[in-house]
Amino acid sequence: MVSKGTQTRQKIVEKGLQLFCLKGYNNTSVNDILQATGLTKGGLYGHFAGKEDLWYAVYNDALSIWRKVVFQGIQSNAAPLERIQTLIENDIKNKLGGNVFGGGCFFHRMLVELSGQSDAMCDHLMRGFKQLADLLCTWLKEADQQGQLKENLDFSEIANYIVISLNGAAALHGSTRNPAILDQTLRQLRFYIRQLKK
Amino acid sequence: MVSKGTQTRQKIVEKGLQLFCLKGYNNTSVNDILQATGLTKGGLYGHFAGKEDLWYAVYNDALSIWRKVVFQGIQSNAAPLERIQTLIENDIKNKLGGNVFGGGCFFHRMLVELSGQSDAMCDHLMRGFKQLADLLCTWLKEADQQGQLKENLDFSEIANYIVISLNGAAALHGSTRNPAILDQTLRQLRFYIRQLKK
DNA sequence: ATTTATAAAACGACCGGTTGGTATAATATT
DNA sequence: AATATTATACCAACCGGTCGTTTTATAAAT
Repeated sequence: MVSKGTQTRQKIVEKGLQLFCLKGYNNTSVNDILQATGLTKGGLYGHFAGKEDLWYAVYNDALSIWRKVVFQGIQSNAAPLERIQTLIENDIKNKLGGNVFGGGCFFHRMLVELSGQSDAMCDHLMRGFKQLADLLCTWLKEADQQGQLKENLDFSEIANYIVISLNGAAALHGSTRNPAILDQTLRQLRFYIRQLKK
Repeated sequence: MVSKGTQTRQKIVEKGLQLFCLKGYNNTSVNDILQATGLTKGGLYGHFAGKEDLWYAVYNDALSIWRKVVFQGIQSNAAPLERIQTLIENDIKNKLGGNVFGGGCFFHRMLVELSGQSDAMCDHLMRGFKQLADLLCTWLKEADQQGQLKENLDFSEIANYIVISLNGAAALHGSTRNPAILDQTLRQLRFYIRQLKK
């Protein structure tokens, strides 16, 4: 049985994730979170040492949600380029478009807002993006070993560029809430990846 | 002769632009700007009605800087695709890499941070991005009329995607300050545009 | 099943400090 | 002297965070 404390802690994290995505970190006050959860100061600070501590908990929650969403329907035996396409589609359609974070991409928004404010938090965020790029890079190399790609491609660079494109889409979609941005990015990224093939 | 007041006003705008780029809008206090300019409250509020008012002045300043930087060396008689390549290179190398805004891209950073906080400011920012996309779209159509492009391309979509990529590069470069990100984006965007050709 | 003891959780007043902003006085500039 | 500009002092509101207390949940003893 799950204790009451664990439940409320989870509720705080969920509401925090929503608000951070919707309004940003600095622009979300602890009071905003209190209002959203129905708690009071003392109640919240019994679960977290501070706002920044809460942020790390929110980050972990966002990460596990992201993993669930973005690896959906990806079989390890599928063709590597197929896996990349599916991951991109999952990221764009399900993460950004699916409103899983309550609007916008938590990771992108936080990365932009917190840069120049907290190196520690930024490092935390960058580690995630690096892991994603590394994974894409591995899959690209796999596709290359199967002889599917053009000659002299820089896999690491391509992987980074995909991550960059996804971040750009997150930026513009986060502000405009225009789903066309996601469709367009997905189509153009598909086109781009097709051009890598022999 | 330029009056003293105009000079200090300009200094406030310049320092404001720097700080907003470096630390973000919410995380930059009016006191930060006072410290950077050597002024006091009264001095600043004689020139601007408030922080938001100052922001609009900073926006205009950033826009005129951006125009100067990004249209460098673009002749109207050059081939349209050539113009696009030069604009992208200017934006990436000179704007993002050239440290013109004191680190990071003002427009991108503000768009992300202010979304969900001020619709008016976001609209202001989005208008600029839309104009850029429209210009790119016009140039693409021009290239198409000259018979240089593949069939059945969606020019508006391609233009948007370029803007999206530039924003993604701004996001990751702004946090990491890694110039490799800019080089990589520039090369991949060049590759992408090359694929549009017949 | 009811009572009792203990621990977990939530409350709400309060803290020092900072926020953006204002009124007024002093000082340059013209 | 008139005006434009800057400094000083101050404001209410809000910020993140602390603290002692009260309430509520949980489990042990009856």
